[in-house]
Amino acid sequence: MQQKSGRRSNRDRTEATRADLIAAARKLFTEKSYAETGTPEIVAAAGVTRGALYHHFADKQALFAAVVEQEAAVVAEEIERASPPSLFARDALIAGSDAYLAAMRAPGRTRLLLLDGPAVLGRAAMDEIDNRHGNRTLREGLVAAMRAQSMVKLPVEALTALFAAAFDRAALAVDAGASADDYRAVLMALIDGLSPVPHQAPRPARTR
Amino acid sequence: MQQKSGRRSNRDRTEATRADLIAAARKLFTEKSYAETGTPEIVAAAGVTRGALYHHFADKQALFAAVVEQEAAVVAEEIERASPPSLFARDALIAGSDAYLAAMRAPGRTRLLLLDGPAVLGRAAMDEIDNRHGNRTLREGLVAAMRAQSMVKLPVEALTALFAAAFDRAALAVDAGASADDYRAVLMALIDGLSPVPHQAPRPARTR
DNA sequence: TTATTAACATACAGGCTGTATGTATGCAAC
DNA sequence: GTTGCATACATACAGCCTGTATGTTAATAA
Repeated sequence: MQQKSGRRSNRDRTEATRADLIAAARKLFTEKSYAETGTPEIVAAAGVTRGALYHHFADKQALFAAVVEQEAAVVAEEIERASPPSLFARDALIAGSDAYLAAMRAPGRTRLLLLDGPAVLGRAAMDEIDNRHGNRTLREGLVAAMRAQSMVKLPVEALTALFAAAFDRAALAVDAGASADDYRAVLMALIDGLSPVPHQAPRPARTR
Repeated sequence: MQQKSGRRSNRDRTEATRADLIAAARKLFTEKSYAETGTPEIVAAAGVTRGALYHHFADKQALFAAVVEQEAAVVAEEIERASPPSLFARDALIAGSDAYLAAMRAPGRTRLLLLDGPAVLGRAAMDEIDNRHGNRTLREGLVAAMRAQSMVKLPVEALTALFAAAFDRAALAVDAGASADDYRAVLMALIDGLSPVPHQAPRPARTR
């Protein structure tokens, strides 16, 4: 057994260093913004030098992309864990949206994923990341709802993107201090609005 | 009459220089991104020096804010010009959304207003700007629709924000090459989804 | 064992931002 | 109209940051 500073395989070293860099960067990128965080600060927090950073990542943007990727995965995981697959597509959709809003309350997460992410990496790259993680569940939920006849048929890509956009903005607003209830109510109204016949199943009287 | 290089009043000089800087910055910010555009490049394009820039603007961000402000005003103006006030709230809403999508096809506008803007100035600042220009019309349209009983009652702020978010994402997607028809169809479905179905009892909805 | 490559650390070269300083011109008071 | 101050800049400077080039040590393949 080799000690911390003993001899380690190259693969272990790489893995550990990359993880340290991503963790340090994640912390700083969520505390401050991408632009306000310098690489000297990141490597200091990670306990390495800029040489290590530029050995493992092409540039600052690539490190940022890795952080975003990881964070998106964490969010997706939190959603899947928090929202058990419901029998009714509509309920699953709502549970998922609640879970998303809850997950996005982690400090700095909205800025990282919803502001800096799109600006630094571009919408296309963010779409690609989102589709690989969180949005996948959303799209599947929407498709399921459409198949179950509980939602009118619409272009899937566009529908997913616009719902995702609404969820994102809601997360931003709630994070900024807006009423979560208000945004939740509108989101539910948007979902229910797409149900083909009048209005979905008897809604459990929300009237307190 | 004094010539271009003759003696001009200070107020005229200030006005002209500020306008030149904003125009040059707008051009570069739409061609490239905020981060990729340096102040040396901007002042060169404007025909002044960095001294002038920092005399008139606190920093690069302040100049960017001025550009965004102006561009948002232009978009709002294009919308109002293109969408005649319709008798029916729903039609006005759709006309406005079409006008918005059309206006946002101007090169670089989506990145300026929808990506760099929020990232550089923050969502709160962008909301403030939007509410002063484009979103105002949207909110009024929604309120009118709700008043006309052609839309269920929902919290106005949240409703406006989420619709704006959907429009924004649609503009981004269309600008990126997605099918405008698809996004238009979903947007219309979302709008129509909120209209209380004729033969449907008015649902108890809380206002604000 | 030796050769090669990976994993860094260190040193360096621009470029950019914001500020400090200098200068000429408009403008207001006398 | 001259004097004095403020405005509108231009120029010069300091600090930081990014990306690259180079050097060194340790792992791994031959």
